[in-house]
Amino acid sequence: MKNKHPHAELGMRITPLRDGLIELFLNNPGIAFSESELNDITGKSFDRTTVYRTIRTLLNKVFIHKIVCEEGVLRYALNDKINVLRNHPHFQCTICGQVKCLQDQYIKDYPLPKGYEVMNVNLLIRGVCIHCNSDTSR
Amino acid sequence: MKNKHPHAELGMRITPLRDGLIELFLNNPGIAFSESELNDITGKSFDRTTVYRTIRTLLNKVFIHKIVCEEGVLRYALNDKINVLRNHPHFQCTICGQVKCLQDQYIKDYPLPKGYEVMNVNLLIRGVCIHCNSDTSR
DNA sequence: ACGCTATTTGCAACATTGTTGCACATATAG
DNA sequence: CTATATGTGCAACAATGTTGCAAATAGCGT
Repeated sequence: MKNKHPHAELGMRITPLRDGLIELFLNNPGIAFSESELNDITGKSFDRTTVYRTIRTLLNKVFIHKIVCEEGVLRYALNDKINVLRNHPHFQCTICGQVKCLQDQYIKDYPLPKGYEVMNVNLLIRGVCIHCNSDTSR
Repeated sequence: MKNKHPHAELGMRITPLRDGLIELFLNNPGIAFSESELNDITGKSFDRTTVYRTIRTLLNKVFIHKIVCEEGVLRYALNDKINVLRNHPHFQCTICGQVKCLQDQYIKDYPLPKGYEVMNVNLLIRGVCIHCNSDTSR
């Protein structure tokens, strides 16, 4: 049985935007994009609503994960299939703004007061990335 | 030399809203409030702009610190004078929404790729708090 | 106790992020 | 190729946060 479409296994209709975003995430593993960044990259040729809904669909399919960034912008990055269930920290450069998954690490446990229960953890490390650090023109 | 006002040492004019918010933060150490929560608590008797500007002033005075919460809402909590410089994790209950400082803990170090530099870290643990865990009526 | 002035406030307008309802368009099963 | 379940675009909306400017006021010196 041959796949009709390279992404058919995701179990949803493949439309131009979905195809474009899936390709983008696959080509940029470990890089997180916000809705407005995705919108820019796709040449603003799709309605913002559709981008948001596509993001939600890809989240529901566990194809991407959500990162809460500084100043309350949400970003999304490809899931590492090996470690989908394991939370990893994220790094955001305060100069260029890029957000990366630190996929080779896991978020350590923090003891909670008695009676408290953990469900999920969001760890954002902010600083300067290697590109901005070595860019003397800035 | 006697203080003219209990909060005069912060080095700013004390106005009704500032006084109210300072009292609120002092009376609720380790609890984080968003602008809309602060606005509700003060009976919505102040302009939102003024609340935002007061928050900014208190941040600049290093009297409170900022927490980036789920879905991109910013919250603010009193600084622990002993550990102002040390980052601590925060806990948010997914049921009642309350955000607490885990001030008895510190955020562990995470090794970054070569050339990367840390400036600050935001760790939000989400789960169920003791009150919501033991509230069987929910 | 009072006036002066730098600081604060309230208002209006705006930007950005994100959501929902509904009519129209289209991907894909048969 | 067609039918229809699914997806898209548009319009409207909600929430959060910012800026500019004129009016109000905290708190200084007198």
